[in-house]
This record gives sequence, structure tokens and C-alpha cells, in this order.
Amino acid sequence: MKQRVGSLLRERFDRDVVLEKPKDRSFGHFSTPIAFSLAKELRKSPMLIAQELSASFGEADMFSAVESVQGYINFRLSETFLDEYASWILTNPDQFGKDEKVQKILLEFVSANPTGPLHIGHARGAVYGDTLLRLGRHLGYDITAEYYVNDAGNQIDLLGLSIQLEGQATILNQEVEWPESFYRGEYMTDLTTKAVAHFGVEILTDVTRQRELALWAKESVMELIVQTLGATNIHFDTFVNESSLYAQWDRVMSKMGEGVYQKDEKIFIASSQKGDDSDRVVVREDGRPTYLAGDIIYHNQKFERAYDHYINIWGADHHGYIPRVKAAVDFLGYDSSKLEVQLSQMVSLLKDGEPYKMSKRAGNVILMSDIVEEIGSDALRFIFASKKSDTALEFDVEEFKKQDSSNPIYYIQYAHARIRTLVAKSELSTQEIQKSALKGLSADADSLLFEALLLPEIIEDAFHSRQVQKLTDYLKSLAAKLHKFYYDCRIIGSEDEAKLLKILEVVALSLKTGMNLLGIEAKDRMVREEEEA
RNA sequence: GCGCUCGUGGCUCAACUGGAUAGAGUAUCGGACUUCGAAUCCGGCGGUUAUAGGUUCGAAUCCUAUCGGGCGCACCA
Repeated sequence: MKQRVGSLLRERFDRDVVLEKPKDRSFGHFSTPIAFSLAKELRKSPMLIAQELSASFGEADMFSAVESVQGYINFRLSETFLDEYASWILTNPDQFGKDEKVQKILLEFVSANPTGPLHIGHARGAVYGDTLLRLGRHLGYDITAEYYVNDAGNQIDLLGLSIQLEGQATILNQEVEWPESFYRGEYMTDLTTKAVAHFGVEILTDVTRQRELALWAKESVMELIVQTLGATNIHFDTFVNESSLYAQWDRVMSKMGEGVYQKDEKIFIASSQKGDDSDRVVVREDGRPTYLAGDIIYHNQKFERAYDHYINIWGADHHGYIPRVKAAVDFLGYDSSKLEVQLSQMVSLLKDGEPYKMSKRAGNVILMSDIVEEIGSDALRFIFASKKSDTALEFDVEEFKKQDSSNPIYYIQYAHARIRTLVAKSELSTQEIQKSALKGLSADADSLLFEALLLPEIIEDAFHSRQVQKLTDYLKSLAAKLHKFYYDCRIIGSEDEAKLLKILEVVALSLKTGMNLLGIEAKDRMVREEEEA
């Protein structure tokens, strides 16, 4: 819709035109302040320019009115145009907001270490990434969702060791000397029991089999992670194991040419030439690669797979790491501007206004699975989608258990369910509703319809700005408009029943499509929890 | 110390990326069910957009400085 108006104006004025939603709907559906920017070149007052420009329209059937107000040019879409659009999407509901973008994108997210279950911080990145994925795919982008599994390095050794120690302490009842850091929590107890069942008790004391044990345990942890993600409607297309990459090291290193050099028995990457604070070690004196080495091979492999664009979602504590990876991509001979890193900030949880208790049982973290169990996947997804991912977020789990308007999930679901029950109650057939011509609408009805038809613009904007909260904001405000409309205007039995229901069908479709893009299922009926029992 | 980032009603967040009178929710106070689901709606209170300068037709948004919070500054991942 906005695109069509935009391209029309671009043709007319021969330049990009800023289109905005007027603060006050009585001004029209769209407006542009273009006269202000033209004022300087044309050496005329904005008011005059706006008047002349608006007078030059009038004949276009897309608009029913074009007016100038204090330098702004306001456009009002014609009812015919809105009606055609509404009819079209109601007969092609799957196409609402769809587009046909052609880019291939690799989206890497979560990538949590396979050494323990996901915690609440991971959940945020997971939801953010998956929401972007859904939005992008809806727009037609060919996106691969990838999980990078860090199954190499110290942490994996530590995983093996931790299981052995856990087993020695709890199963063999031996005195154990615990290292400074090790993995703990309920899942470790489970893992240990399973390991003994699988390998026999000998595995607990055989130092030479630590790695074997660790690699087995990793698979088990990954299953747990995949399961937790699945419970939140998050699924990956591909998993890349860090351990599988090192065979390519020599080839990748020679590919970087001058980008790497040897010094003090170590190998460095000259990332300081590319804007990093200093050069970084990629291979230690003893020949063991650093974490960065793995990431270099991984990114080389990503670029060899030839996508048009790459998005990484990282925890915000890794932001200092961006320059060195970009430097590596540059040295590998690829365009590092194709690599985009989005950060996901910290989450702090409250319960009844107090800090949420970290469970000792889980190893002093808040588990994603616990929160999903407590407030549900829908609520969790909604909260995390509703705030910019790169700013810190604090929320109270109790807020999202309430079943009233203070809980946006219920508020939006209720709006959708209200429409569904209304339509079910009406004597009119779907045919009659969809065929009715939208003419002579009240200002409120027109405004509601227009708002519902705005969804495609919101999807586009939310994806391209990577700000998925624009979608949740939109759904909240559309639901609010619906509730108000419902309250003000009697629908069943009114002489406009068919028209009004047609508009409401568009609203319902918009809400449902939006919720699905958030990974939330729209309900046709609301059921109170206590009624279920 | 250096780098990144954020600072908007009591609280949680918006503001179309430089545009019209800075908006929602929550809290609080007060109203609306013999009518399509009150899981809803309406109204009141609450702001010098951290502070001080600057840029221009126009600034919460851009620039500079100051103050305050967060994160990072590994041969850990």
C-alpha cells in the first residue's frame, strides 16, 4: 500500500519521498513533508509549494483527496482502493504481506555452547533470531537458520572432566578435588548416570577416555537444547560443528596470505590493520588454535557457501569481537560488509518485584525451559520480541501470567477471538461478507480498516530495520483499535453488518498473520485457566 | 584509562530514523454491563526528553562537552 503510494509519488516528483502516517487521522492516510525540503531549492514558501503540488493530483483514482495543510501534503486513499485490497487479501489470506525478495541469507543464532542447557539470555537471542527468520521468509528471502556448535577447546575437555568428577563424588563416593571451574547442575547428574549406563563405571576414572566421554555428552546436551528450542517453536536447518572445521586450517590460513604472520612461536592475525585494537593470536606456542581460529575457518566456510548476506546474532558481551572477525573476512578476500552482527543484550528477571531466584539445582542460572514452563512459550516469545534486542531488558514473570489487559498477549488474543465469535454468531455467509462493497464508511471504520491493511509495511520495516518490536507494537495498537471499535459500534444486526464484518475479517487476518510471524498461534476462543479445570 | 552503548511521566517502553500538539501500558484516582464476551471501554493526574552549548525552516533524534548506568578491553569460549 505504502509502496504503491510511494512509487507513485517518486514518479511524480522524480525523487524519494518521505511518507509518514499523520499524527491525526483526520489529516488523511499518508502525508509527506516534501514541500519543506523543496522550499530551499525553489526559493518559495513550503505552504505555496504544498498547495501547488496537491492541486496537481485529484484525478488519480487511488486517492479520494489530496490536501495541503501548513506545508504538509496529505493523502486520503479512496474507498475503492481500500476495498479492492481488502477483498484481495481475504481471498488470498496466505499472501498477506508476502513479497518476493530474492536474496539468500545465512542467519546464525543461539550457537550456545553444548556444555549445558540454555539459560534465559540464550532464549532472548533465540527468539529474536527466529522472529527475524519468520519475517524474512515471509518476505520471500531464502534464509538458512544455522547453529554453530562449539564442540572443541577447553570447555569440551572440561565437560568430560566434570562428568568424571561428578561420578567419582556421587557414584563412587570418592573424595574429589574440584577445579576452579567446572560444570554443575541437575543436568550433570543426569548425564553422569546416563554415561555410566552407556559406558560402564570405568569411564569415570579413565583419564584417557575423557574426550570420548565429552563428545558423547555433547550430543546429549545438544538434544536437550534442541528440545528446549522446539518447545518454543524454534527450529534450525543446519548445525555446524567447530570440531569438524580444523581439517581446513592450513588451506584457510594460506588463503589469508599477508593477513597472518608468525611471531614468538605463535601465529597472529593482523587485525589491527582493519580497525581492530590489536593483532590477535590464532595459534598458541604449543600449536593449539584459539577460539578465533575456529571462527575464521567457520566464516570462510560460510562465505564459500556463497550467500548474499550474513547475519550473526551474538550476545552483547561479544561486541568487542566483531572487528577481528570482520578483519578475518577481509583478509580471506570477501566483502565484510556482507556480514552483519546483531547483538542481544542481557535479560534480568523479576518475580513479584524481587530478583528471580536462580536455581541452585540448575547450576545458578535461570533455565530457559523453566521460564517456558512457568509463563508459556507464547508469553516468552512476545516479551523478547517486544523490546529492541540490543538494549537491556527487565521483566517480571508475574506480569505475564495475568489474564487481563495488562498482559499484551491476552489483549491481542482476545481481540482476535472476539472477531471470530462475532463472525460465527452472524447469519451472513463468508461469501456475503467478502463480497460486500466497502462504501460510505464511518471515519472509525475507515481508520480501523486502514490500520489492519498496514501489516505488510510493518513486516517489511521490522525485518529491514531488524527491529522486531515494531510488529508487537503494531499488534498491540491494532488490538486496541479493535476493542474500542467493538465497544463503540454495534455490529450484529446493524444495516452495515456485512461491511463491518468484512473489515473485522481483515483485522483478524492481520492479527493472526502477525502472531504467526511471532511464533504464536492465534486463538479462536479464549478459555480462562480456571474454566479448564 | 580506552572502546561500544544507553539515559524520555513513579515504573516498563514508543515516537515512522530530522517533521505537525512527545505517545502507549502500568501504577493511582474516578466513571461505563437488562445490549454482539466487562479478559473490554472512557476520563483525570503525571514531561524543561540527564545537563550545557551548537547545527536549521524544524532536534528526543545529528555534532561537542559534562554527569550517570550497562557491556567489553584473553593465548576463555
